[in-house]
This record gives sequence, structure tokens and C-alpha cells, in this order.
Amino acid sequence: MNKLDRRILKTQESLKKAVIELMSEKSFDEITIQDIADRANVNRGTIYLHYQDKYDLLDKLIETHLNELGDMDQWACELDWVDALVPYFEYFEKNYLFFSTMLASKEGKGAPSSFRTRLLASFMEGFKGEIDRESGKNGELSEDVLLQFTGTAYVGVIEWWIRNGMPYPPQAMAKQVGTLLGRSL
Amino acid sequence: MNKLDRRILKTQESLKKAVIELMSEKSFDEITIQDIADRANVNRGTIYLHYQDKYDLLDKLIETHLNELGDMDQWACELDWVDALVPYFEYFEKNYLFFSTMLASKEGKGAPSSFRTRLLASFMEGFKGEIDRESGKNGELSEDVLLQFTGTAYVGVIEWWIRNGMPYPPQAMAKQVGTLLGRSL
DNA sequence: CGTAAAACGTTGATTAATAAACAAAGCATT
DNA sequence: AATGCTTTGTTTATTAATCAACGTTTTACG
Repeated sequence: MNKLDRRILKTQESLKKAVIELMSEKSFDEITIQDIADRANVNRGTIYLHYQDKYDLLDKLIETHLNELGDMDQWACELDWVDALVPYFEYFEKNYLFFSTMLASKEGKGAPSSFRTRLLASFMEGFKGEIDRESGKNGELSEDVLLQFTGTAYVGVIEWWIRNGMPYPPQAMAKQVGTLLGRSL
Repeated sequence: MNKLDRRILKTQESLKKAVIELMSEKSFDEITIQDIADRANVNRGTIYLHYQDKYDLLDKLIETHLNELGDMDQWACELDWVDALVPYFEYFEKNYLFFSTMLASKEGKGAPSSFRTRLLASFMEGFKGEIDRESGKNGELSEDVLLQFTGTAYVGVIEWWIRNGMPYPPQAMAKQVGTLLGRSL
């Protein structure tokens, strides 16, 4: 695989970190390109070498996280529910500022399509491959109903956990949520 | 004043931060240029664009801190002892890793001249301008004896404070040490 | 002591970021 | 509505960092 220049990685990482920090301080609409450049300590013109505009930057930030969550699906499916969910909750914990800020953000004209919506879609996509289609317990259920039910529940409980400052450690959350998901899927 | 390119500032800051972090993990002699480059996330060759070798990097790191302490002398002399010392102790607290690591480091052939020696010299230089030469209380004292006494005491108490994890806040230290220095100088 | 590996220091073409400048668009104020 | 300021988006020559490669020195091991 062609190796990416570390300067590019550093610039993009600092921009994404800057935008999330700023979003935890004020609404996305109030943030200027100069704000982001200052916080990231890069030249304002450099942002345009990487992104169309600040909406594109936010979009790519969200995409980065959703991709990493999606990558976890590759090997999580080999495990039982509880073991599979531990790294997810550890990921949410590690990126607490991102998730808490994004979930707290009001859906205005500023931000692209809702973060929560994209998160839900990502989880539903991942759950598709986890449905128990053999034991017969899901035989009379519509797939979309099942996915909407469990996906919404998962997003809801994650949002609750994040918004309440992660009252239980990732392992405990994985155990309980994993058990519940195992019952439903 | 000619403005320095931010890339230079960023590179030097990340290198200095890397070397101090590594020194808190292993002795200076064990640290390789590649270690520093990896930790700082820069190319190994870039280090040579800024420094002669790793000894030069450490030397410049120490110099940076001593210069900042020296800069504080410019306006600290306008204040009474207690008020003057607050920013110094806040500076020590802010740069805790640097001071704790440097004060803990054994003086081997690797590191340049002893950090403690340079720190003492810097403080003595600063105290020179603070000696009370009017009230007569210091009339019979040799300047070098006076400076050696107070400088060594100051370094010693700072070292104690740092090595013991800063048991008192900077303000409390400034008050007590300021009082003691005021008596002596 | 000899050998191999690791680390060092340098080189050069390329790339990414820089800083300043500029015109246009948006926003706030009168 | 006009004006002035702020922000945006772009351009360009320059600069700093990059990466790979190379020869030399140092270190570790048998």
C-alpha cells in the first residue's frame, strides 16, 4: 500500500481534533475557518488543500470514526456479543469528546446530515450480519423492524452512557448491552 | 521582529517534548535518534536540520526553559518576593515532567553539563539583582556566599517539592519560599 | 577478534505547508 | 441602502519536512 506522507496525516488529525474541540465550546455555525486554523495551528489556506470547506471537514471527521467502527465489525462478528462489544465501548470512551459533542450538537443547517442518523445507519448495517437466522426465533420478524429496534436501542443506550459521563466502565456496558442485543438479534 | 515559520516551531516543540518523555522512561544514553524521531513523529533526518545531535537537542531544551525563567526575572524584580515567585512555581508545575525528569536524571557522560548546575547558575544570576544593598543587613556578607546560600536553598526546595509530587500548591510555595528568600537577600 | 546488525549523519529530489496578497461574499452597523 | 469590517476561497513563490538511499561508526554477539 502506498505510504501517506506523515505531514498530511498530522495536518488532518490536528484539523479534526480542532473542530471537535471547538464544537464542544460553541455551535458549529459560530465556528470560522480561522478559528479552526488557529486551534489546529495550521495556515488557513492549508485547510483548503485538504477539505472543500468546514462542512466537508466535519463530514470527513464523522466518516473517519464511522469507518473505524465499521472496521471493527470485520472481526467482532467472530465473537460472542459481550466480547465483541468491549472494544466498541472502549472506542467510545477513548473518543469521548467526539461522541459527546456530536451527540449534544443540535441539528442545524450548519452540520451535514445528522450524526445520530449516520451512527444508527452504521450500526444497523453492522447488525445485519449478526441476525440469528437459524434458530427460528426471528422467523416471523421483518428484518427492517428488527434492525430499527435494536439499532435505535443501541444508539439510545450509548447516548445515555456518554451524556451521563460514562457511569459504568466499558466492560460492564459491553456485558449488559451485549446480553440485551443477544436476546434481540 | 522576523516571524518564524510555524513548522519550525512545531518541529522543535515536538522534538523537545519527545526527548523529555523518553527521558522519563529510560536513561538518556539508551535513547536513540530514531526513538526521538518516532516519538515526535518526524523524519529522522529532520532532527539534523535543527540540531547537531541528541546532546544538542537536550542542551537546547534546557536552554529554552532557563531562558523562559530568565525572562520572568525582567518583571518579577518589580514585585515583592511572594508575588514574584508565584509565576515561577506555576511554571515549575506546568513543566512538571521536564523538571522532575531532569532533576531525577543521573549525571552521566551522555547528558551535557548538569541540569542542576545550570539551574543554580540561572537562579544565582537572577538573585544578583535582588540583593538588598541598602538596609545594611548584607553589608558584611560576601555576594558569592550569599548567592550560593540562597541559590542552593532555592534549588533544593524546588527539587524537594517536585520529587514529592508538589505537595503544596504553587501559591503556598511562593509565599513560604518568598518569605525565606526575603529574609536572606 | 571478526562479523553482522544497529545507529548515525548526510544527501538530494520531491512534496506539503507556509505566508502574504487579493477579490468576492457575507455580516453588522448606521 | 450604503458603508465598513470580517470571513471566505484562491493563488503563488518560498520554505521546511519528507523519504529513500548511502557510507561510516558504533554496538552486540559468537
